[in-house]
Amino acid sequence: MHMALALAADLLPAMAYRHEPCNGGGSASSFFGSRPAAALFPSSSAAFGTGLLGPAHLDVFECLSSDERVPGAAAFATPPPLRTAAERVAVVPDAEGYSGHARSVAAEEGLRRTTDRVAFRVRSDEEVLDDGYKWRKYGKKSVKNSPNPRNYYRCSTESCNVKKRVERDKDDPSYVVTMYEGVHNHVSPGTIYYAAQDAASGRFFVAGMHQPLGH
DNA sequence: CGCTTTTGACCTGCGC
DNA sequence: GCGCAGGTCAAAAGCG
Repeated sequence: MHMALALAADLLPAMAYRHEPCNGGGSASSFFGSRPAAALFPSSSAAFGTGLLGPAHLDVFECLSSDERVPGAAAFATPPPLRTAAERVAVVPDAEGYSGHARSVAAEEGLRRTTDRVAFRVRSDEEVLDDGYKWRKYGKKSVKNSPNPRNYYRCSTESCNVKKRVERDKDDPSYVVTMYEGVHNHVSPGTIYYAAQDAASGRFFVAGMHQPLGH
């Protein structure tokens, strides 16, 4: 797969596992701005520098954390926990699209949520991005108002309840829309590999990413 | 043989 | 109450 995609997809699950709250949301720049990508993923800084992971390729629609409360930040910085499914529909990217309107409406209504969710989209030819974790597909559903089916994945690790939904953007099929829900309660296999490899080369990083591709 | 994918059925919540 | 849509289950098939 494309290296840039692997790098981009790595960022969010890694943050989820590290329980890193992210401020704002709504754009890739604001998302990465909360914590420089190069700081989290030293080896990926080159990719960012060349624009491979720029906003044109990666859009973060939502950056949610149940324990994040940052007054004055962007619309989704201080999302109160959702109480009903209907409330979730208002702010969670779905068949109605990932419009800023939906986000602003949710913000105006002061909706609350209870789970860690991150939604973003990446321009990709491939449906499933390699994010370092092992996923098992458990469902597929056609979505109203969208020609593209939505795929449901669950983390293969026992006792880990993290899920993700993947679908192609109905407006631009060249984009893959991914939503992560939940927090991994384990380290990704790729993270372990990455740390070990860098330690061997004299550089050690606590947070890492998937196994570097051999080509 | 074990794990993953597929896919139709089922469940649940919401709007009318 | 009913229909619709989204999400999940689970059995069968596929694959390495």
